Order: sequence, then structure tokens, then C-alpha cells
Amino acid sequence: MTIGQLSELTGVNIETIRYYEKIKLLPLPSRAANGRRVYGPSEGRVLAFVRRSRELGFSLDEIRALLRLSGPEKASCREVREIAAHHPDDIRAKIGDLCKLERLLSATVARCSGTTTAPECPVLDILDVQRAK
Amino acid sequence: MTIGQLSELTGVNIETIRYYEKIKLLPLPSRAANGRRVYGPSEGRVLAFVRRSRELGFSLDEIRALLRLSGPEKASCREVREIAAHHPDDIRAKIGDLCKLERLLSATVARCSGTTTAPECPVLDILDVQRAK
DNA sequence: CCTAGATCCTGTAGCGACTGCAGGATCAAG
DNA sequence: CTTGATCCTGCAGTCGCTACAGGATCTAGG
Repeated sequence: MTIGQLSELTGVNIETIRYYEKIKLLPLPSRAANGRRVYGPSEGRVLAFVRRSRELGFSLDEIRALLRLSGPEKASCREVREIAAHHPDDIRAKIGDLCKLERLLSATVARCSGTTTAPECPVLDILDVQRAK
Repeated sequence: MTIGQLSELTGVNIETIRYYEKIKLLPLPSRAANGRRVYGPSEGRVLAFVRRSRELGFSLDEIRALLRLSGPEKASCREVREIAAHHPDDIRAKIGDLCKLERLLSATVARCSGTTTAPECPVLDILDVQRAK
């Protein structure tokens, strides 16, 4: 598989694949005689794992740790749990923040007629004056 | 007011204030004889505006635009509305993503006993195999 | 066989929004 | 007069990419 095909298959940008290689998230792939990278199906699976983990909000460092744990068979589920466990809390907190924010912003934009001049604009008011959470 | 007091007052890091100045988000402050930055209450208000806008998810470029609109009295509310209006949608989309993610992750972590070895760990499974949204 | 365009290579610089540090100057309190 | 806090400038680093520049090589069509 060429890097382009791997990119196609996993939905990960070519540049990003090379970047992952550079920061040693992915192992150095073998090379064809012409110097081009050659990938097999196992590399595809690893990269898909990385992509999926990114989508779930894990950092590249955490993914590195997860890959280490999923590789050699000796790893314990508990360690995986430790990495994964704090995420739902973070996420819930973020959701809460965003919900408050969404209510405030859309209510404010709704009150904004679009006709008055800036000094009376509710959107500017809310940024300027209002301190309510 | 010194930069430290301004930082205290607004909750914006000193380094960040200087950064905002460098990228011309904030105007150059006047200086005391010893070369130190001196701020008045109006600078405090502007910086608080910036902070609040950041909390609401506006980019520094958008904030620059909002400041321009809120400054000279001629600005129209409609332009403000244009900048603000697309945010609630973005935010709602983000909330939706995060909710799905939170459900998936916490259900998975719950299923993870912490006792099995890595190959059977549900957390690793979900990253590795499962493709469901 | 030749050419055009696609794909690949390395290496480096840029993004946003900061954060941190080096190395020095100056201030305020005891 | 000394100590420690605060300030100054300027630059490098963070994260997770993305976008070049400038070249080499592959593949398909004529």
C-alpha cells in the first residue's frame, strides 16, 4: 500500500501520516526500492486506531500510551481504564459550558434586531456590561 | 494601574496581555518614566470585553472586528449580528458531538472491569474494532 | 520513446492562542 | 542597603496539524 492509499483507506491526511511518523506515534514503515513508503494491513489498523482515538478526544500522548498498552499482551486493562476514565468528566464539563454559552448567545442574537446602531446592540452589551454567568 | 494589577482585575495573564498588545488587539498603553506600562480604567474595560468574548468562543480576529464595531459610534448592529450569529450553530453541533462521545466513552469505561488483560479490554476494543458512530 | 500529470520524497515554516524562559532593570519594604 | 517582587524585551516551545518549496519518480496516453 502506498501512503496515498493508506490515507484514502483511513481518512487520515498524507501529511498527517508523515507527521505521526516523525513524532514516533507510528513506527518507521518499510520502503520500496525507489524510497517510497510501503504499508501493510497492520499499519492500516494501527492508523485507524489512532484516528478513532483522536475523534474520541484523546491526545497524541495518550494514544501513544494506549498503543503501548494494546501492543504487548502483558498490559493490564486497569491502565487503559486510567487513561480513559477522566475523559467523560472533562467532556461533561465542556458540554455544560457550551450549553450555557449557547443559550446566552442565541438569546442575545435573537434580541438583536439588526437595526439599531452599535451602542445599543444587545450583543455588544452582553460582552461589555453583563457579568452574569 | 500596572500590568500586574490589570491582570489581577481582569483575570488575564500578564504574558497574555503583552501578547494581545503585540498582535495589536489592544492599543499601545502609555508608559511611566521608568518604561513600565500604565493602564487606566478604560483599558480594563476593553480587556474585560476581550476576555468575555474569548469565553464565548470568539476568535481573536472576531474580537478585533467587534472592538472596531463597538468603538466608533457609527457601527451598525447588523454587522455585529453577522459575527455573532453563526456561533450558536457551531456550538450546538459541538455539543451534539460531545454528547455522543460522552455516552460511548463512559459506557465503555463502565464495562471495563479493570481486571482483564489488554486484549479483552472493552476500551481498547472500541478503539480498535467498533466502527459505530 | 516521449511527455504530461499524478504521486511521492525531504525539509521547513506557518497557524491560533497562548506559555515559559533568559537575562536584565527597577521598585517597595524592612 | 539588601532582598524579593515586579517589571522589561525578545525569543523558543506547545499541540496537532497544514502548506509550501523544490525536487524525484511513477503511470498513462500518444
